[in-house]
Amino acid sequence: MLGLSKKSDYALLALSYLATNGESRTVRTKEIAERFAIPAELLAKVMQRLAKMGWLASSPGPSGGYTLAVSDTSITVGDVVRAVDGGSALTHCMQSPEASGCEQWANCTIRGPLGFVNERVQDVLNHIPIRDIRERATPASAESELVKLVARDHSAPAAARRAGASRSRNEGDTP
Amino acid sequence: MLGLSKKSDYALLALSYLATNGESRTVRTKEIAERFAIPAELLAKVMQRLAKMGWLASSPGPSGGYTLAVSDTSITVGDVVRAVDGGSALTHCMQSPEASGCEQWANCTIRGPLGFVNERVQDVLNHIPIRDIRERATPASAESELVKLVARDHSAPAAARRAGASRSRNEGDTP
DNA sequence: CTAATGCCGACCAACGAGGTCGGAGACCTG
DNA sequence: CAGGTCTCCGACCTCGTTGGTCGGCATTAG
Repeated sequence: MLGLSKKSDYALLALSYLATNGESRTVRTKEIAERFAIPAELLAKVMQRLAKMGWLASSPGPSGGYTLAVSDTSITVGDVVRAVDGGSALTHCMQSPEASGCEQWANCTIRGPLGFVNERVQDVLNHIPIRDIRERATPASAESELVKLVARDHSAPAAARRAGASRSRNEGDTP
Repeated sequence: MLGLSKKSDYALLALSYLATNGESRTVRTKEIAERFAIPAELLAKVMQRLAKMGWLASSPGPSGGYTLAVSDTSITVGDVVRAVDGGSALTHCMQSPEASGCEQWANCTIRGPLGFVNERVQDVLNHIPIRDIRERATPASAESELVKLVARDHSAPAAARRAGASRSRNEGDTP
């Protein structure tokens, strides 16, 4: 349902927490887990993967824990989702075209276009570093600007026509 | 895993097919199913939902089928995903904050920022009408412009620093 | 009337997500 | 120096959602 998993959620949480509190101090998984009231074991697993990616430095034993090993500007939301969730493509075809044995490859007329949509989403995710996550920025001005841009780029009249499209956020979809 | 479901996939397929081939002709579900080699029953279910949304006009009986009831510019990818998949929020908190009983509401420091990321993705999806899906447009110019915009809006140096972020599309993620 | 189509609900199977368990190494304490 | 404890680490398991299927009913063209 086009939502990022809890693992990615936790990863972003932990990363932002480390970026804020763990500048040079080692932070235990338990600390983060208790701070956000999330299952420690699951978060531990997420931390392991983040460490394996080289983004976290781990030190075992008491007074051990994790430290942010890289700059908070060098990892993006897209990177995290891709690492923790294992791929972040919209469709299955786009991750491994031949591996998944997509029969419709020849028939699929929207493969290219949907891939285009995919790239859009990926780009958005790939250009939001975790620093922005912790900085809690929600500038309305930038948002409206992006809307304009996205609408304009290759289908200005179409998007302009519908105008009030985003209103259908939460209608009647939970039976 | 931040991927749209097959149902959404099929919905987009059918919609684009109807927009192209079914201008005023009624198209049977079977025809689309065979065309794209997808399970007819599942697609039928999807079609029903699309019809119930008022986007498709259905006519029963022999020589019956579906017709696109609205302009191909008045429905966006976001609309379809939301209708077929049932909600398209990135996190569970964002769909029904109090319903899902999110304990971390007070603790969650990234709720706002992640919501911001969520809105970004939603905006992208909400401003790509199905017409663009069928037109298979992949203008590189527009893309680069969007990248600039997304990067610039509130964290120019951060995004500028990493620059080559999108290279990590398909690395080593399928063990 | 018959056949073909959409319509609707219930049902089942499988994959993946979410969560849990026991181990191995490292630090601290006595 | 030795034991205990705390940490990371990897494998394991359960459960829910998703994808997919089946049957029966209403409707309409031929």
